[in-house]
Amino acid sequence: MHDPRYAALRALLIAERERAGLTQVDIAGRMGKPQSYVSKYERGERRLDLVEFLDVSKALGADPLATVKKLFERIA
Amino acid sequence: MHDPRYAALRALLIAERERAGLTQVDIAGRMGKPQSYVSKYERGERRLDLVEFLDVSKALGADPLATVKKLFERIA
DNA sequence: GCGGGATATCCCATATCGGGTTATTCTCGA
DNA sequence: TCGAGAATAACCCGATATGGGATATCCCGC
Repeated sequence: MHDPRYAALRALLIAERERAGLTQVDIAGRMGKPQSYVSKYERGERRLDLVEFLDVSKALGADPLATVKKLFERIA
Repeated sequence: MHDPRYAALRALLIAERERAGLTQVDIAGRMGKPQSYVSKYERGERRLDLVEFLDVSKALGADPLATVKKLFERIA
């Protein structure tokens, strides 16, 4: 988890949320999760598996595949 | 974890490995992990986050993005 | 400063992980 | 059909991570 690639992933998720003009509470609400859930994965206190990542991307209003592509281009 | 999408993910990873003609021991070796690691994620006893998925895809000799695309087409 | 909204922290019972070891199951040649 | 190996599953169990409600902080505009 101290693998620098996780930092890139978090940065991307945070950037996507801000670009969408949404708060952690907004995203949490859309996913039926507490705000601490969003806070945690954005700060790397918790990981997201592939399925969760898909759900988060959707909640962010982003294109999941395009988001993954962006990430892989940065860390692959 | 009883979300059916996880089953689709596992099926895909197993199919990719078999298509590549590799064993769990082969993949585990390439990743510097024990065979039980591969056995676990293939049976859903353990989840893979995005970074781990990337590493697994590479070990499988598959194109990570293409693999994600295939998965999202099936479960998104 | 003050009121709120936004985000970070806490707590802690429960669930998951790591990985070496062992048990099962599968494959196939003789 | 039998047995040797290969391949995969299951086990153990201490170490870590997770869930989420509650609370504390931080950050602004006014």
